[in-house]
Amino acid sequence: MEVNCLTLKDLINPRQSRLDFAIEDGENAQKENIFVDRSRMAPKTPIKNEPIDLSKQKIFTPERNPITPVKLVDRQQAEPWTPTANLKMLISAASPDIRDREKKKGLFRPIENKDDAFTDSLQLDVVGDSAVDEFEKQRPSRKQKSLGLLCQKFLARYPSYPLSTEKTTISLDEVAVSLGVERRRIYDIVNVLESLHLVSRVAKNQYGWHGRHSLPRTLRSLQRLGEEQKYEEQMAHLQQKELDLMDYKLGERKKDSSPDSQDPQLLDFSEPDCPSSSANSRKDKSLRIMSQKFVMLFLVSKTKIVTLDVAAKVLIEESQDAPDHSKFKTKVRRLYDIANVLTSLALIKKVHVTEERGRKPAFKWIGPVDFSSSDEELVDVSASVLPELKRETYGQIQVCAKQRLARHGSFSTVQASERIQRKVNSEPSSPYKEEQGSSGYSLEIGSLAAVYRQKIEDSSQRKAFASKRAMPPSSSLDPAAPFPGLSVDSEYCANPLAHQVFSVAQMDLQAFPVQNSLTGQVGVSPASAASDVESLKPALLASQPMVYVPSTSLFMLYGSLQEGPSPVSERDSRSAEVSAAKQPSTPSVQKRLGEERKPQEEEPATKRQSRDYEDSPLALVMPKKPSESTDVASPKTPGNRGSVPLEDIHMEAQVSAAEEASGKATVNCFISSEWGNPSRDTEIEKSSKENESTKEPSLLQYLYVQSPAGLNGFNVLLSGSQNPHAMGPPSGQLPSLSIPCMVLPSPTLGPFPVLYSPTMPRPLSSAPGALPNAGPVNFGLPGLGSTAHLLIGPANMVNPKSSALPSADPQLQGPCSLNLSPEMPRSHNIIQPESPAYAAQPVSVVKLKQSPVPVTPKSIGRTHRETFFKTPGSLGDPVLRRRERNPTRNTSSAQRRLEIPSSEAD
DNA sequence: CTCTCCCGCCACCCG
DNA sequence: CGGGTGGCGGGAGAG
Repeated sequence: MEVNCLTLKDLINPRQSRLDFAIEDGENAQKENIFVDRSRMAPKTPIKNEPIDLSKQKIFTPERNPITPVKLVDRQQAEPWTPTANLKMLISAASPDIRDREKKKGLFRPIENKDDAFTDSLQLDVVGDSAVDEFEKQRPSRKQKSLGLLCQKFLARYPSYPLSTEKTTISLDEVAVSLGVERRRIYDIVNVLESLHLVSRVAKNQYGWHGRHSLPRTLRSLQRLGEEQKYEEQMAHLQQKELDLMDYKLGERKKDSSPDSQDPQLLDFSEPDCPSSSANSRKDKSLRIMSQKFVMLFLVSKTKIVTLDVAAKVLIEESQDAPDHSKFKTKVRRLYDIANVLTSLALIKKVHVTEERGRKPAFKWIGPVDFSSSDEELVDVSASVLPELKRETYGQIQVCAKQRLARHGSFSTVQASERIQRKVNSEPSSPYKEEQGSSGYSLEIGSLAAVYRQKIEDSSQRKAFASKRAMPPSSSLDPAAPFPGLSVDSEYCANPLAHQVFSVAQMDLQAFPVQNSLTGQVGVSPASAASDVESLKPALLASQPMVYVPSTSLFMLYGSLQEGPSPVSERDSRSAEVSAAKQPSTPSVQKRLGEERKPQEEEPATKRQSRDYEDSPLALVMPKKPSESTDVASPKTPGNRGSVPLEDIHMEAQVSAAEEASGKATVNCFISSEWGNPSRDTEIEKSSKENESTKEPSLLQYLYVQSPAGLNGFNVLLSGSQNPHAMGPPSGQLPSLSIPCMVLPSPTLGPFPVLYSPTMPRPLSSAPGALPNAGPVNFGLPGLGSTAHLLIGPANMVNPKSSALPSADPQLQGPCSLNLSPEMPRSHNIIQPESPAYAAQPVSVVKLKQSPVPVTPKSIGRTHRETFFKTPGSLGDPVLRRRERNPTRNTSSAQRRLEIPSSEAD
């Protein structure tokens, strides 16, 4: 499955494919869809998209059309046939078929075949097999079509933190086509994003992409407004009352501030880049306003959990609409739309609040909570970066936020830190109620952030950050270095990485939420949370009792602390640093390995440069190397890779590395599946680690992968150990390090490791040597049981051929991600029945577990080192290889083409 | 059944 | 007036 998915996506659009992957993963985060999606998503998604596109474009050829689902056909239009188009068409058509077959067969190979078939005989496949079935299958899923998924894809296209100087324009048409959806859908996404100032309208059909730089500011502003409007009170009243749809009595509560109008204003002020935004348009932008209000509700809420009914009521009241059921219903629909987008942004996740009446759908805020504290710097930075921004505004905001915090009695950093530790040490599974949990959760996060922050400050890194940040991240990725510190507040810490690749990674970073999400989940839904937590623990520390792994940083800490014994003795000395480093590392990771160096230490920009691109994808992964981890940064050069395991890992993960594949060190990452089965995971991981680690058990590292926005909280801990055997010469350098990695998978992450950058290939190549170790990475999913391991090896690595062309890379990447995602679906079920959202994130991991991937467990992975990706489904390898082999031939070329057009837009 | 929420009709604007 | 926008709600997939 996975493979197919990858393939398809790849074919379609390298970038997109990448994105899709990530997105898919991310989708998990979203509701139900997420789960479902993954399983199907990978395959379907591509298909869908393409078909859709085709229809729109009309590129479709009659021949293929038959294959494709009806809809597609129907819509097909008349686009001129271009090879690319054809490829897309084929792919889309074929992919489903392939999938179906695979399913039927249950083998991965089918997938491979698919690829091949795809390339060569897509049509044949279609024709041969029950095309009909395939078609039908292909179509499916609404989930695939979900706005959340779509949004993730959309987001994947752009860097979370674009350089200030860069301005990316978004062509709605282009996006719609590339994503294979109707423009109308894009409007929904863009409107919500606009409400948060992630984009602004520039002109007809054109939006400017701002990224998340100003998000903190925007959130602060919204928070302030929400406070002004006393949303909290309103919500409280509503809740108290009963949120009956019909009861809208709130009028009272709503209170004074009713200023709907203001909301729009909010948007305006924050808009840095695009002035036009405010002007936008017409109407009200109701969706925009609703979105802002919705966000305000979260920001104002102490629990950070908002039930849809309450939100709908509040909105209705404000709008002064006559409260009627139909309206309520409509509002709820819109809220879902908004929530999907916000979920994709990893700002919220779905939870269920159990009230007297029963369970209610709700969303929990997993985004940054405490902007005020950390913001100052950020703000400044943003200001510097975005001149347009009005400092005044945020100055006020900050004040407000601070006040607000004070009011709420936010924990002091110390407290927070203490708390966190306590939790860690103590019990993860405290039975939090949703609300409680949530509140606690958020606090934790904040505390963590604070802690990190402090550390950072101590190190003075912060300043560096600030300065850097302040600086336009111009070209250098430098910021990356600083970022680590930022990690705490991660979001803001934008990575200046402008790379598209990064975009994904960045998203992940942003995933900051991931942590939150994790935690949040815990807090939020007991069941889900608990499961999650448990799963996580094992994953993180086999034996260790990790409770909540709120943030990557935490993970890092954890690792250091607990791991200390085993892995770190060496590190210990550094441990101190580690703690500090952790943060950095995490962030850095996010950013990307290379840069990683400690922010403080160095920052040789140079390093970053080369790696950045590549790393970006990797950014997701955070290795916690013992010594190295700390130092990771230092050895930035690719060549040094050895020195920098992290990078390697990243590299591998990225698959991009694949190109470089030459390297071989395979890194085995066990995905602690987390959510799924904790116990197993731990064991497995351990075992795996040991196995692999045998090399160097002492050096346990955790790779922390932040989940992409889409993933939301989904973090995967990969305990990755590098396999000696796998390791190539270069790896040799690193080899010594066995790194147990905790991967916090996020949708995006999934992809990352695998393939990261279609675009980046070269850079990678440059680093190839360094990357070598990047051999295939196995991800063992403990939860899954034996679980197949996912090898995220760079296909490249596996196959020298892979070196293959860039085209191949993209594909590879695609597959990788795909693999993950596909698996997800199944697993998700197991893992988290309750919280869809939550599940979604973790899903990928979970799936892996379950996924009956034939792939052997870790052992296999090693053996195969080749790059398999064996995701649960074990798709990877074959596919990748194929791709590599015939990259050109197949889709790769096509994909690329596609990519260019679509993604390139940037 | 309920929860989600896709889909796309069709009204609003803007140029 | 045509086209970009996007409100809106029917209706269906998923659970």
